[in-house]
Amino acid sequence: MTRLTRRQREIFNFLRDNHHSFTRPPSLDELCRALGMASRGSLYRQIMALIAAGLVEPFTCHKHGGIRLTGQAQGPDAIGEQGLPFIGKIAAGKPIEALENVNYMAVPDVLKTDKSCYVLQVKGDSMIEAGIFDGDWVVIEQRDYASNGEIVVALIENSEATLKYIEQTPGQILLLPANAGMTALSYCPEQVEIQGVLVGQMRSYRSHHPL
Amino acid sequence: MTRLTRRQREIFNFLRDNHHSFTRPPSLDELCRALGMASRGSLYRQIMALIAAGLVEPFTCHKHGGIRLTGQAQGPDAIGEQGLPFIGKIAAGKPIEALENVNYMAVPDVLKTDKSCYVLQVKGDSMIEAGIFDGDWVVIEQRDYASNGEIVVALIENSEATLKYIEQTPGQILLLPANAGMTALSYCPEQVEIQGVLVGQMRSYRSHHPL
DNA sequence: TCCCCTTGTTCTCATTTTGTTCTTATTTTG
DNA sequence: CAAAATAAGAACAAAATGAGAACAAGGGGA
Repeated sequence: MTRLTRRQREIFNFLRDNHHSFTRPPSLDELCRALGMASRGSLYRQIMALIAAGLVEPFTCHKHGGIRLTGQAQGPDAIGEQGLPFIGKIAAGKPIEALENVNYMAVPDVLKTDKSCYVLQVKGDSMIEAGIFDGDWVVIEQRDYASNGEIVVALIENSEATLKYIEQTPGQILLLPANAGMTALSYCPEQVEIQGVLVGQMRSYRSHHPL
Repeated sequence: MTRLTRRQREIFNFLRDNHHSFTRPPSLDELCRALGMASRGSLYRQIMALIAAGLVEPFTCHKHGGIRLTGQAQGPDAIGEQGLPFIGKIAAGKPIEALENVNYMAVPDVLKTDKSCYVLQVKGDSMIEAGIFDGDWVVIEQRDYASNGEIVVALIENSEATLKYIEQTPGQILLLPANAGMTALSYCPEQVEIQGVLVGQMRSYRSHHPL
């Protein structure tokens, strides 16, 4: 593979950085305009050089193909994020039930933060009045502190985990369920370890009505 | 499978982003108007290409056909975007408030189906007892029928859209809110058009400031 | 029943777009 | 200065596209 000329590198960089802003795949005319060139034929020759270098897919369909980067050329931007790790299930009164194989869920950006997040599945109805139902998934930001009123994953006495509203006063931590049938629990700070804070919640209605 | 032509991709994207705003599966004539085309025959040829590519379901019954996307159509394919289109907001009593720029949200597989899906944001509290709050996002499978007990996006009198439980009996359709302060509404089948069925729901707890 | 309208379907024809090639002039580079 | 790189622009063929006519099947209404 012959070495790229300066202009070829320049055009390739432009392609790599801007290919998403064109009506996919861009045509030669379109790129000419974007690059400020007036001649389609000239651009064509440059593109052919990139094809020879293996950076751009050849025009397969002969006509109206458009310009596509080759797999080897795509930057890290093309590699989709793999999502958040789905860790296990959380049920009030038990330790978090970890999965043997962690797998990853795609999660919309609005449901997570820029901090470290993970996903748990909720077991039980202790937060039902907060709109968090049995079987829902929750996105948790990993953190060891919380503000009053936030919903937290708390580890009690190093043994049981739970998802509850938190209210902290000096010397006392209240963990409040959102379920009229359940009672709040009071602990001293040493008994409770905050493991994370709720930042997102998801529910599937699919299983209710299989095809 | 041959590669899509530029215009074919353009038309497909239009379909993918706007299928929610048509009465049922749109007919060729309807799409022509929406796309600014004058010839049904020309559009037909393009759609056939999309069918050949597996992106659109073939016209099944010769009549009453209409254009539907296949499940594969929203795969990471879509050539570029991944995730589901975020279409707009739905508030009981109003038409769906469409966004000018459709954008895409990564959505976990469990919250969607292999059919054509899209995302709406809920405005209002009519489904609050079903755990769907103001500001939540819902994943909707595009479909023009539903089973009793499902939560549907229904278009009433061709003007207002709403998200409600549905109960269908011969000659009557009930749309039930999940809010003790609201009353169920009864319609004849001709007044109600089902546009989709709820398959997933999402909520963000991040401090309520948009981007 | 008949009539009219809509729907998908098929074809033809003219126009536009796109890749492709070549010649020529200009700029860059060693 | 000479060679290479680059750009402009003309010209061309094939592909893509759109318009429009025409047709058959079905639905709905009078």
